[in-house]
Amino acid sequence: MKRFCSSDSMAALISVCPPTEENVPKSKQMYSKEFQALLDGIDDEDYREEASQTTVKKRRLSFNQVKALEKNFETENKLEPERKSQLAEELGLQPRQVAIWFQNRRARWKTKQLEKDFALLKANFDALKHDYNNLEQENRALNTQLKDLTAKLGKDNADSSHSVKEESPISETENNVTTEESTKHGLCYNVNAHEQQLVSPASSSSCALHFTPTSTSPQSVMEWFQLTDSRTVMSSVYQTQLVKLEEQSNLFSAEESCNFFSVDQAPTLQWYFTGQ
DNA sequence: TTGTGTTTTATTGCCTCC
DNA sequence: GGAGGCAATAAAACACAA
Repeated sequence: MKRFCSSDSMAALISVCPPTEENVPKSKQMYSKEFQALLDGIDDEDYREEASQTTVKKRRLSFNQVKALEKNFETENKLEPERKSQLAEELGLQPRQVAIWFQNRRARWKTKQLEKDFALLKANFDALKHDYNNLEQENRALNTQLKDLTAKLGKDNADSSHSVKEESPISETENNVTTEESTKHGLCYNVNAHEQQLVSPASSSSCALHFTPTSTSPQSVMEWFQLTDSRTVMSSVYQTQLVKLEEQSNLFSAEESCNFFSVDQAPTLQWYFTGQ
């Protein structure tokens, strides 16, 4: 266990209170007397009892000590026992003080790292949200446009007196996939674009979902669109972008990742938006 | 000078590893 | 079971506005 007797604490105190000018605060040079008392009575039973009653002042490490510790922390943020003792000797500190300093330093580093990660994550999330809003707006505009066009088409069909049997503009031999659902609605979903993407990822930028209604009746078109809920489409676009972001932005490097994105659970950041 | 917030040093309790 | 790490916390030191 890591329990330290009073003599350990006293020794630690002495180590941070060497009788040098460096360690004496400029404004408060009031420790020399007290420090001398500690030196004089370090092994004295009476003093020990007194020291336990009096408040022992905590001292900050000197500028040079901190500088040296920082330098060591840069090269290795965890110390081997030998290195710890060596460093303690070099700096006139107790090994335990060095250990504590490194422990606290690691904690500070972790906090900073979390702040950095959060800021980065937030910036990327904001950008993504902005993109999402734009896409949603675009989607709404396209839906409105579609409604107008289908309404117009319905009107045209009603006006035409001669009824011609409708034919599918694209035959089955054109490598289409006809699902049970789409067939029911007289529609055919063209997956050519998806196949192209699988073969040639470079062409993904020009890839788009093409739907090819086997019936051009406005009702069928509208039904098909009702089947593909716009939110589902948007969510898939959103997820694709999220994956791309992770791949491209170098946001989560192996060393610095905080595992915000786990395989099991996607981040929601709901906690962040509840406050907005 | 003093009240208050922040930083730094140190302790405690728990956990993991050997 | 001891050593060492970490999280939480205490307390001293420090900074700074009023």
